[in-house]
Amino acid sequence: MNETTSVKSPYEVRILRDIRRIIRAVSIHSKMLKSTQDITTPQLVTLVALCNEGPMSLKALAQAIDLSPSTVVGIIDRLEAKCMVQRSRDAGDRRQIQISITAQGLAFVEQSPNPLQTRLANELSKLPELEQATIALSLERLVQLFGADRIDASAILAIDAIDTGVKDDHAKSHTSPPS
Amino acid sequence: MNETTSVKSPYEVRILRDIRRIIRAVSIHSKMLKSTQDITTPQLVTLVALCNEGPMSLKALAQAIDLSPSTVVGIIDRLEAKCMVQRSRDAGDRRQIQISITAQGLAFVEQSPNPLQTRLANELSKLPELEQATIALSLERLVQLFGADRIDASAILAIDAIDTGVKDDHAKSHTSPPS
DNA sequence: CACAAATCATTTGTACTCAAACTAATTCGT
DNA sequence: ACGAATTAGTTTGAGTACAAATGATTTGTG
Repeated sequence: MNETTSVKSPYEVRILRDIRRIIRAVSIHSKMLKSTQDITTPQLVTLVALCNEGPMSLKALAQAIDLSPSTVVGIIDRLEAKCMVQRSRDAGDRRQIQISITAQGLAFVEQSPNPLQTRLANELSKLPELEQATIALSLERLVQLFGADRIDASAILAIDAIDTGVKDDHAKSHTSPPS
Repeated sequence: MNETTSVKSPYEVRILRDIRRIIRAVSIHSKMLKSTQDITTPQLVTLVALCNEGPMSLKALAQAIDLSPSTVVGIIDRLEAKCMVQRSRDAGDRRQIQISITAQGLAFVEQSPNPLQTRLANELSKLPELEQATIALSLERLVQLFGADRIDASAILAIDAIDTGVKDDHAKSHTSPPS
């Protein structure tokens, strides 16, 4: 219709608009997931993290999936109501809650194709490898720009430990060092 | 299940994680903005759109800022409470309401440095022009990839719109604790 | 040992986001 | 002209997200 989007805009305007669109698309994905499988993206991300990393405390889980603890409480509440995860107090330190995936949750993750990731991987695989890398690097550059002044180094390092895909379990344990 | 994630090509995992991080960074920015200027990013985006495009209907506004109408209602409610925008019924078609920015809102936008955009623009300008373009194109490619899903989503949702609709009348107040 | 400080999970409060249901006003069909 | 589809805005309900305050529990210090 009009050329609002085709006008040469400053890059920052385009980028901000794109980010809003991506956020919206992810949200729509989440809704789709919910309507087809009765689960949302953050919930599935949480399940997958528990499946890959094993039981852990809420704080560790929050760091693993890069959300704040108060957000994760609600996600765990809903997953627990669906009998996909389980809370249990740590015997040693009774402040901590160990969150573990149930057999039911495990079965769900293993048989579920994780549509978002599958679809994204599918679409991505059609692009040249170089372009895939370019997209990833661009996003990471953007994260850098956004987070330059506020996200502290420890958070970034914690994320990076997960990032490498290497399961650095010993390094990850810096979240609850045995003093 | 131990090394399932470490073997896989990590691009889609990296990208999904980056998107979550960007969402979080934007959210953190929004919180910063709120604490320093008592306004949030979506509210500011709305004000800027009204400032640039002039008064318009809610639906047009929702399309302009790429959000759903029901989301925009709440944003306008809060901006109106702050006397930054104004609702007025269209004389010709009384279904529509014209949303216009007030003098107060205009003053706010003009004197406000818009930290998010300024900062992003500032950081972006330090990068080579080519890299700026690369980032914008990468995001737009990603929007495209997600957009392919959106078609699927709407189809599925259209079918599902018949709704299994179990509308359990949960407590109206979300603040009801299970004691 | 007792009291303070730190830590962990949760609750509270606000805001954002969407779909679906609802209300009001317009337009179209017969 | 009167009711049916359509359109615009709002409301409702569920989920996500965060900071700040709160409640338990552990640890550190005198």
